[in-house]
Amino acid sequence: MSANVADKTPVFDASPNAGESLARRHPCASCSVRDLSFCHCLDTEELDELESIVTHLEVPARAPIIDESEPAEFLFNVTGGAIKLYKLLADGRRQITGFLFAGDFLGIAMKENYVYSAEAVNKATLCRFRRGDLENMVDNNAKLSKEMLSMASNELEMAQEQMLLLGRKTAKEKLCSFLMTLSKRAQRRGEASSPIFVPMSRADIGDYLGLTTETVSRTFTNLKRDGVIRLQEGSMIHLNDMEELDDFAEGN
Amino acid sequence: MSANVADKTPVFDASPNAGESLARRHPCASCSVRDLSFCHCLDTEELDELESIVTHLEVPARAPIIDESEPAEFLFNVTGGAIKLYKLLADGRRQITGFLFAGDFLGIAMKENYVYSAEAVNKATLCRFRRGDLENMVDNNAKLSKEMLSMASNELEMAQEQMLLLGRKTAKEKLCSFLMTLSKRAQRRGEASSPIFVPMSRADIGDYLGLTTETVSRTFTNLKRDGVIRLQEGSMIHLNDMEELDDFAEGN
DNA sequence: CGGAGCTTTGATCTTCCTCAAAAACTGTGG
DNA sequence: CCACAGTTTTTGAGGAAGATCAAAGCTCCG
Repeated sequence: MSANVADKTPVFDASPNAGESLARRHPCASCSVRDLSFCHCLDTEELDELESIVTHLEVPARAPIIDESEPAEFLFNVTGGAIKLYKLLADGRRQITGFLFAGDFLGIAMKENYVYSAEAVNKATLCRFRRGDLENMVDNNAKLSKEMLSMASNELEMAQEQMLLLGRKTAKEKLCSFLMTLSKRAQRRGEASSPIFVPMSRADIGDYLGLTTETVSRTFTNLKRDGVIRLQEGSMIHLNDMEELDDFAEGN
Repeated sequence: MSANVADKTPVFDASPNAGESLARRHPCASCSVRDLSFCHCLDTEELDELESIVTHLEVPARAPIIDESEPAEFLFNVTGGAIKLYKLLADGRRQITGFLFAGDFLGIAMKENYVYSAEAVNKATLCRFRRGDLENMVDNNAKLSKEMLSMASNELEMAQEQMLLLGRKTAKEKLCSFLMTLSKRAQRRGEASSPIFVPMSRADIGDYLGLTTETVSRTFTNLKRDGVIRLQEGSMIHLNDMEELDDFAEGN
């Protein structure tokens, strides 16, 4: 039950390569997702400190990353791929509470033990920190502490939006909201807003939206039939009319 | 649309009485809910500072307190009564995202504009702060900043639990979870865990649990019939078997 | 090329919603 | 203290969205 990747030797670790190019010695400084990550607020010196406590990991699709109720030994920053966070009921019913992508932090609402589980959707890369190490750094760094509060605040806002979705939206509205959220996220990151990459399975989408796989599939079929979306190869989905989609998402 | 109590002259304001007893001059120091509130972490001097930016309000049942998408001018700390937070869809569907009680802080996930609305469930008392004032104080006070992060973290955990409830629990499980949550909260505050005070209407409970008023009522009736709960006068609900209730809540 | 795992589609069923009306409460004024 | 009007809660009947059960297509890899 504790055979987590978190426990294993990292597949990829930058530290053995230290002492060569600046990029090698300071991978954080040249990190491609730093401006999306909590560490964007740190200066060179602070990055050095961060680097001294980080381990870089690469995990395959479906790899478990943390398990609810296990001691919260590690926190993570996602640098590539997608991660799903979820909670389970005793009989196996699952609620995915969020998806994390490059730049997202994993471990904000953490006590002594993890309060949810996390698993890689596809191949993913992560920065791993010992909780104590990172907490220490946050305690002694006002910028970092402010950044954490800001992240928690954003997460909370997203969670409230998701509660509205789960409690009050129809299947169609849920799915349209989901697509719009992915699209807007891509846009914020400077990617195209329309063919969007949707790496998660129908089952994952269902467990995120409070629906079954079958209902997700049927609703996708309806949206295709009505010309709202077009499925493309490689898990890409083309959104034909963003404004229409947004209206559907908001129940108009 | 902006006829909020927040805009009006406070019904009750401690400042005019200043200059008399210590309790008057330092109401914060003698506040009965301080150890439940974010300000429990402040020393006497800091309390003075806090006091210089606070206004005390009393609002009647159903009074609107903040409105989603209005400029976020004020933040609040609840000192008495109950407050509901909610989001609306265009056609009036409502999702209550949380209830606040004495000691709870209102305004954690706040941007320039409010991201949800809030309204008093019953007569309530509040400490009101200008957002800028409080943010200033938080920025210059590590204890306060840490406290805010901790509160945000707790909120987030509760939100995730609520997502599990909304997405994956049955009506009976939802209602039992709701009662258990209220009971545990009361217990944490040193109150009895069993006859619990449930001031909100069936409609409010429904909008919190993603159900209709009728389903809430029917489910209450079933729980009464099965001897799980007993409704008492004054909105009190007696929980006959906490363990059984908890099992129902978790889907066992 | 083959097979395991997704996804889609179909048929049927269940839970919860909707609409409607009666019953119980709440507060107010006489 | 009681009567009454408005509101909230409860109960009932019927309906609909989405779940469940089942099976057929697809995909993607090895």
